[in-house]
Amino acid sequence: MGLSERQQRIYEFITKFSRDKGRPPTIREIGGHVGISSTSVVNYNLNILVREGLIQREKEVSRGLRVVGAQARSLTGELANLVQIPLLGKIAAGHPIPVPEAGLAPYDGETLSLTRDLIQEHEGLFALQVKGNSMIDALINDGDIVVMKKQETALNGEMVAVWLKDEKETTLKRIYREKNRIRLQPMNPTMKPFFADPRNVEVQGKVILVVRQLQKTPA
Amino acid sequence: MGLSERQQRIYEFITKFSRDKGRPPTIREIGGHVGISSTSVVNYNLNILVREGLIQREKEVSRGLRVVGAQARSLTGELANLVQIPLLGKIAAGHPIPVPEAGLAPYDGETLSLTRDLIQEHEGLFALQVKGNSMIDALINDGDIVVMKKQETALNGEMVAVWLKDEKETTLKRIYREKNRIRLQPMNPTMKPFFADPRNVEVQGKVILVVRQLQKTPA
DNA sequence: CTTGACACCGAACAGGTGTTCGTGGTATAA
DNA sequence: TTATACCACGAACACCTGTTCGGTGTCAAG
Repeated sequence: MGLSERQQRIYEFITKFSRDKGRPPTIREIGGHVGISSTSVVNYNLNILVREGLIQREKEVSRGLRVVGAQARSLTGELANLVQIPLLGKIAAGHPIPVPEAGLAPYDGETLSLTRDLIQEHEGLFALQVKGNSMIDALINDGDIVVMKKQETALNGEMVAVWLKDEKETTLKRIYREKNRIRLQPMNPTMKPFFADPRNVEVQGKVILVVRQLQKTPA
Repeated sequence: MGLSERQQRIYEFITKFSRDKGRPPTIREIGGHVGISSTSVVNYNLNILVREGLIQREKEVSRGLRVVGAQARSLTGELANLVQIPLLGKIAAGHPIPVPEAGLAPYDGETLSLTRDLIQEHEGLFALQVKGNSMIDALINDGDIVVMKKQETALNGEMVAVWLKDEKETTLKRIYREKNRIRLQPMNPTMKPFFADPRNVEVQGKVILVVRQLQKTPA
C-alpha cells in the first residue's frame, strides 16, 4: 500500500530531524513542520507509518518514535569520509612535541574527527594542542589545535614544527633552505625571519591544519 | 577535572540508552536507573557533563540531550555527530559579509562538515572564507575558513564580525562595551585596541571556529 | 569559627506531550 | 439514497518533563 504525500513528508521529516538533532521529534514538532494543525492527525498518520513498517512507536513516552530502516543507506558513505586523528598532547615552546610511535599500538586516547575534504594527506597524522602564546608569529594562538603529519624532511615553503637543539625550543614556521643556512619564516608577513644552522634544526612534522575554537577561550 | 563515579554512571547510561532506544533519556529516566531520587541532582550532574564536553543539552526541550565525542559510535551515532555548515562565500575587509537568509530555503551550495564536538552551538551557523590579509591582527590569515553564528548582539569578550558603517569595513575582533564607546580588541595581545562609536558598529555574527588549511596556501 | 564551594535532596510550577473524543468532509460501494 | 471507510480538525485531559527554589550536609581554606 502506498503512502500519501503527507505521510511521506512526515516520514522524511522524522528521518531528517532524528539525524540532525539526535532525538526523534514530538508529535507537535512533526505537525508544525509538515503543516498539520491537529496532533490527532499526526498521530493518525504515524500509526499508518507503523502499520507500513516504516517506523516503530513506544506508547505513552515522549518522542517514543524511531525510524526503522534507513541505517545502512548513506551512512557508510559519510562514515568513510571521516578520518580519526589521535590527540597526542600539547605543544609548547619549551618542550619537544610528542610524536606518534612507529609501533601500531591501537591508540585509545582522545581523538579528533575531521572530514576528509579538509585534509589532503592521511598518513601519519596526529594532533596537538598549542599551549602558550609563543607561536603567535605563526598566527597560532593559545589553545589552537594543530593537525600535523609526521615527517623528518620538508620541502621549501612548508609549514613545519621544528626542534631547535641549541635553544631547546619548539617552534612553528615556514621553512626555506638557503645556501648554508635555514630560514624560518613566520607566517605573519610583517615579522622578520629567523636564520638557523642546518645542524641545529630538527623537523618534527608538517602542519596540515589549524583549528581554533573560539568559545572555549575565556575572554 | 575528573568525573565522579555518579557522573560516569550517568554518562554510560545516557550512551547505552540512546543506542538501545534510539532516543535520549529524560532526566527522571536517568535518575531512576542511576539511583538518584531528585531531578535537580540529575540536572546538576548533567550540567557538569556539559561543562566537561561529554554531552550537549538543549534548553527546555524534552530529551534535549546528546552524547558527543568518539565514544558514541553507534551506527547512527557518527552520522548524527556531523553538522553541515553552508559555505556562503568570502569575507574581506572592504565588503559586508553574506549572512544566511531568514527564510528556510534549503541550502544547496557548498557545505563544510564538522564533527559536533568541535562546536558548542548549532543554530544559525554559516562559514566564510577569508580573503586578504586584513584580519591578521585577529590571527586570521588569507584563505582561512571562519565558522560563524548569526547574531546581532554580542557579549563582552566574544569574537565577532562587525561592519563599521563609516569606514565601510568588515573586521573580526573581540568586542567590549565601555561607557560611551565600543572597544574592539585584536586577538593578538601585542596589538592595540580600536575604539568606535556604538552607532558605527553593526554586529554581524559571532566567530565560533577558525580552520586553516596549510597545504592549499601557496608558499 | 566562619566562609565558600561542592554535592545532594525534596517540592512545586509552567509548559510540553501523548492520548482520546466528538465532529465533519469526501469518496466509493451497496 | 444509505453505508462505510478514509482522512482531517479542534479541544480537553492527564501525565510527563525541564526548571527553579529553599534547604541540608561535608570539607577545606581563611
